[in-house]
Amino acid sequence: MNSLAEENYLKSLLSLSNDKGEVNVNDLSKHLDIKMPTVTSMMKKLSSKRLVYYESYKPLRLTEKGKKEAALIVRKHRLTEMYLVEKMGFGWDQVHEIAEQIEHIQSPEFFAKMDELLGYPKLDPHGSPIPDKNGKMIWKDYSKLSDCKAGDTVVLSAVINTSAEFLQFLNSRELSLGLKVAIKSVEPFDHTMIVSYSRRSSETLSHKVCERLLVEKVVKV
Amino acid sequence: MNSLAEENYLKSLLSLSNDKGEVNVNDLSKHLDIKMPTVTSMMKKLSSKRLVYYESYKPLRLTEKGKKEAALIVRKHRLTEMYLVEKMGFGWDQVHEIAEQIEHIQSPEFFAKMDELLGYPKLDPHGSPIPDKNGKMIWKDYSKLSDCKAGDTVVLSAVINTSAEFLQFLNSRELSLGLKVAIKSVEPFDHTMIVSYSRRSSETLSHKVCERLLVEKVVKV
DNA sequence: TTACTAAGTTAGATTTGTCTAACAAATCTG
DNA sequence: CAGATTTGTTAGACAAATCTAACTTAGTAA
Repeated sequence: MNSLAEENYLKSLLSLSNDKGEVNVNDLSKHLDIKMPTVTSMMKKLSSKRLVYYESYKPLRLTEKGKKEAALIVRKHRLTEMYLVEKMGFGWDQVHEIAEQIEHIQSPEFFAKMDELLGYPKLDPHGSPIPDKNGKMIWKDYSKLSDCKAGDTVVLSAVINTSAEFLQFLNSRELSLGLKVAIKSVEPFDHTMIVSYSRRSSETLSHKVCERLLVEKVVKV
Repeated sequence: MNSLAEENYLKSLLSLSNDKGEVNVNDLSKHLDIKMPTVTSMMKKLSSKRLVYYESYKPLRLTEKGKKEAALIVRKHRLTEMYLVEKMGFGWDQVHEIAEQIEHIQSPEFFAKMDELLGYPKLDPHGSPIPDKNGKMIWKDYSKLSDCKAGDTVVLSAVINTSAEFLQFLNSRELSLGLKVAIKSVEPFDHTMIVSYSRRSSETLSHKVCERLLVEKVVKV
């Protein structure tokens, strides 16, 4: 069994992996707020447990085993978030911190029960896919809102950042998943977007916000 | 904030306290399955945090602060057990291990929500009182079934041991809380009891079992 | 291409919570 | 009450996870 610290490294490695599955020690160090030498020594440990491929001065990569174990922790995290929102009445901006702790609970029965009570959900409250019991996770091919252009109409499908501040900002603008959003214009200078949705005919969203919103483009008929 | 290890010591100290509030290092050591020298050193640490009164070679005692912090962990444990049984459909024999982990979650909102969804319960699924938010816990004055005599009729009100084996034994005999039980006879040699309840007219319960069952005596009218 | 900077590693210290071995105090028992 | 047993403490070691300081390698830029 992996320690709590090991689980956190695995989870960060998974979430920081680029398209090649590579992660830098420095990025991992910053993400976990743990100094680089500590990260290096933990990587040697995880390497000896066959969870990470580690070679001096080369980028880190999770092994298949490492990927699976990391995805199963993410599964517990996202099932918990869904449970907290759907069954306990928490807001989507309140669940991350709690799930961050509950994801480390060792009890297959507990998470199986959540899964069952939720009706085997595929997505968490932030639109992220819940990995299956084998650690398989499939992201739909969403676009970033920031990559869309004026005139596009899109459906808000997932958020990349799950911090309370960001989600509370979305709440304050009545932005929620499933919402149809029309892009009225894009400011060339700073990529700020003017969009309309629901009864709001002209909302301004900064590039930083748009980069964190994943959308599905509405097909023109 | 107290560490996980510290929380476990506090909880054990509370549950092992005798009528004088005293606990032996040896008993604590056995209860936690941690060697005595380790316990001694942790007691010095808890003493410096004003959670325990510690003097060499004297019995241990929780301070008021220690009692309160311990009771608040017990509160989280018992609320969790109640939630698992009432809201998630677990059996009373399945919840101890899970609650043992969830009791360490740091999130007042999470436990407040459980409490609310449960309607502010006073007892857990094993009949033990749930301490209030100030750490106040009141045990009704139950008797041990083993202290009752032939001819008594009692209501099964709480179980002292919450291990899966014991509770599964009770399940196998259809013994559950609230059940009215009549004591037919008590074997003088080993204090084995012959009791009747429900449709079972003659069940034999060992002294060891009877010692772990708390009952309310039915007043004769 | 050399020198600077950023990234990564090594070495060694620290904290927490654990252990064993040896010693000391308290308690039981004949 | 004196020896034996049990209980408790001291001393010192160890593993896990962290840190800082110093060094090395890789990448960048003049």
